[in-house]
Amino acid sequence: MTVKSSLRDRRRLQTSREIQRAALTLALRHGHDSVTTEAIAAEAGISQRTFFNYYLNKDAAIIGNAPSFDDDTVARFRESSGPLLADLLQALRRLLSNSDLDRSTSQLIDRLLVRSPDLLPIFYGSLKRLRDQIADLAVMRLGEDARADAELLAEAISHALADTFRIWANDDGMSADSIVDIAAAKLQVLRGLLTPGVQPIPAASTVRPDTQAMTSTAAAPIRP
Amino acid sequence: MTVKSSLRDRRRLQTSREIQRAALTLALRHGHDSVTTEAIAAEAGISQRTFFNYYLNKDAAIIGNAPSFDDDTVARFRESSGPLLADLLQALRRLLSNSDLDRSTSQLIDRLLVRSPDLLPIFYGSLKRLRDQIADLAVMRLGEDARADAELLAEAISHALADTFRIWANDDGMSADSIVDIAAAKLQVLRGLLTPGVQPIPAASTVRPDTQAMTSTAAAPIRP
DNA sequence: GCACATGAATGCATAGTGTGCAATATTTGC
DNA sequence: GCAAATATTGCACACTATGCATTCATGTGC
Repeated sequence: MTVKSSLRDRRRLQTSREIQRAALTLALRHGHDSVTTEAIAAEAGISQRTFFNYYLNKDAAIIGNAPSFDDDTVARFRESSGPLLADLLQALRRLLSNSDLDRSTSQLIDRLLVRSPDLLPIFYGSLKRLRDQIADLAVMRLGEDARADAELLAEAISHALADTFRIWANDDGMSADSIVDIAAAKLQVLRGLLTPGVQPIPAASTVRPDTQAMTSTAAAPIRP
Repeated sequence: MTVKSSLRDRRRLQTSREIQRAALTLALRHGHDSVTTEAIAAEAGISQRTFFNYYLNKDAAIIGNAPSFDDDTVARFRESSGPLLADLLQALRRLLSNSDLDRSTSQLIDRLLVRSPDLLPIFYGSLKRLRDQIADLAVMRLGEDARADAELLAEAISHALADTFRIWANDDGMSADSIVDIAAAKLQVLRGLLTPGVQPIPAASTVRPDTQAMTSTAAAPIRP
């Protein structure tokens, strides 16, 4: 149960990646709708039946398996007493450093998302598992009564993370470590947008404010 | 193009609702997975082929068609110069007052979501159209460069709205007008959770802060 | 009224999805 | 090596979803 077999598991991981690669290349070449599970299986060198042993459906094969928190990370979070958001982000940092991200595969995913925007909901939806885990962590702090709030927070965090993931996939100079930081910055932009009374039309001069200023950093000043 | 036919359109709307009702009752009675499109069609008194003329798939029939902004509302938003969030909420208020919500159907949806939580992603996903429209409105203010931020904001707003919608469905005393207000309050809770350094461990006494205080209202005080 | 265009409902055929089951092959623990 | 556990595969089958042709209802112009 702890350190399970080896050859078997390595094989399993490898074929699951081969299937994903086959699904991605075929979808990019012929369009997502025109690719059948049979074609993916053939490309990956397995039977169609085996395809469904690895992935529940075609979309899951394209997106691949999102990572999830390990028990150690959860334990650390539980014991920490820092600010909620900071602790959540720290847990995500650990998550990302554990999972070895494959930039080339991520690039393929990103390109496919550009080509077939109908897949975007599926892409964000693929983070359901991670989103639920984040919500569970938040509930530990906020209490079960606040589950709806925790889920809303988790949704925002995972969305920001997914966006940043796509940026990372296309920026070779960007380290995986910085993914969480950029996502955190995006969340601060969101916080600014949620601040009531913001977007002040400057009394001074031009009507159109510098849009960059809205997005580049956290929030406009708050009127108490 | 303005006030189109009548008998035809009323019929169309009616059968589309009959189909939804059939889908919901059958799913609640026998479980979502056990219900076939053929059974839904039979229950609604139409052929299976006609079912697919009304809804793209089984899930769409269950959730029904989400409302979307009319041109007038969009125009008003464009001309307004208030704070972004306030204007978006105002547009949503108009949206909800135009669309006649059916509480009994909403109740069925909510009960089904409790019984089959696997439908939750589909439920939130069904707001894609509305979410995209909200994002488009936000982009008008923030500029095309900030589309990602606008979409993140739109996601949060539509999520909060969907949650509130479920509350409204189960609270006969709650008016449809207040949906947007409650959702706005939820967004302020989110803003509080996104505020860095929050969840202050009170220097005074016990380690465990009152969790209610975190969720009941907007945000903890901010340290500038 | 009547003829015609338009849109809706249906049956049929068909491609593709996804699952259960049983047979077979492979890996692992011993 | 050998037996147990696990993976792969083929096959059958139920269901989803779409295209196409036909029939029927509805709305429109004259």
